Amino acid sequence: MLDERQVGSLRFRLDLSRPIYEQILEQMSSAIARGDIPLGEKIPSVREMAQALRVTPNTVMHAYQEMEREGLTETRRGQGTFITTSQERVEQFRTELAHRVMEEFLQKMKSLGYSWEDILKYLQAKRGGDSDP
Amino acid sequence: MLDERQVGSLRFRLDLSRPIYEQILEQMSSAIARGDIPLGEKIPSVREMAQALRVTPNTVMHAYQEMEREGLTETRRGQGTFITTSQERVEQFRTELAHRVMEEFLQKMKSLGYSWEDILKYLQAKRGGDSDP
DNA sequence: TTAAGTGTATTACATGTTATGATACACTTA
DNA sequence: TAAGTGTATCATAACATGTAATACACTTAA
Repeated sequence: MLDERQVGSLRFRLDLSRPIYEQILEQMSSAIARGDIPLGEKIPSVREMAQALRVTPNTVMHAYQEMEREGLTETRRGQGTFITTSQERVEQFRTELAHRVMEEFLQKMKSLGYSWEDILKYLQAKRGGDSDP
Repeated sequence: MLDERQVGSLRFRLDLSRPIYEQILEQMSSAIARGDIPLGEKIPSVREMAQALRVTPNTVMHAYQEMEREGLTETRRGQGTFITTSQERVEQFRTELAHRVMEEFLQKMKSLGYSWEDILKYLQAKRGGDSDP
């Protein structure tokens, strides 16, 4: 249950500071959102994933069920769990999540007394030292 | 324990989704960071705050102790809890926190596949519709 | 000296979330 | 039929959080 575990083409970084199912959910959702997993692709079964991550199947199922609730996956009893084939849904999810992240960020900065000017200045200054993939 | 409670000049918004002591800590820390509470000021006693927020003194003390660990307050046994008189410490705290918030934000956006261009574009577009305090 | 108001510590208890482990059932495919 | 799927349930444990009550040490002011 330490740092990194590889499952197929997916790499997971798990720690004990937060719920495991939440970390699985986030990291798989992000992978789907940024297009790292092809649409319609079958993902590892609950048991397989559980064994690879050294967790209980229940924990993996918890994450899988959340993904299905989000419309990111389709589960077929007896067959497995598959990434949705709806490109539109994935893009919508990505946009909504980005929007939420953005709002949360701005709210926190404003609560610390930073203005729009400050935030943009800070970001552009920071960009100078970083790479731009 | 619902939404808003006023304590002196401070306004608190508490909900049950997250630890109460954490919300008290965050909201007081932000108030200090943005200069809403004068340096050296005495803040409400543990019991007073507990009564006002309808929480147990233990919960308030938990938050107060965290603030002292951060160097934001000084507690004097028998007298009360006071905001630090060190302007430098407050500014340092504000900067460090902003830096952490910024890094977390960028990491999340990058994990969703957004580039620097995207992020800056998104922010500047959003700024158009908002006010700039 | 006394009383009231501080921060602090301890103990016990209740609750909810998280995770595990085991088992069982329903469905699909080969 | 057998193996591999998702799914459900139950018991258990661990942990964080919050409440409640009590006690102690210190400071200040009456």
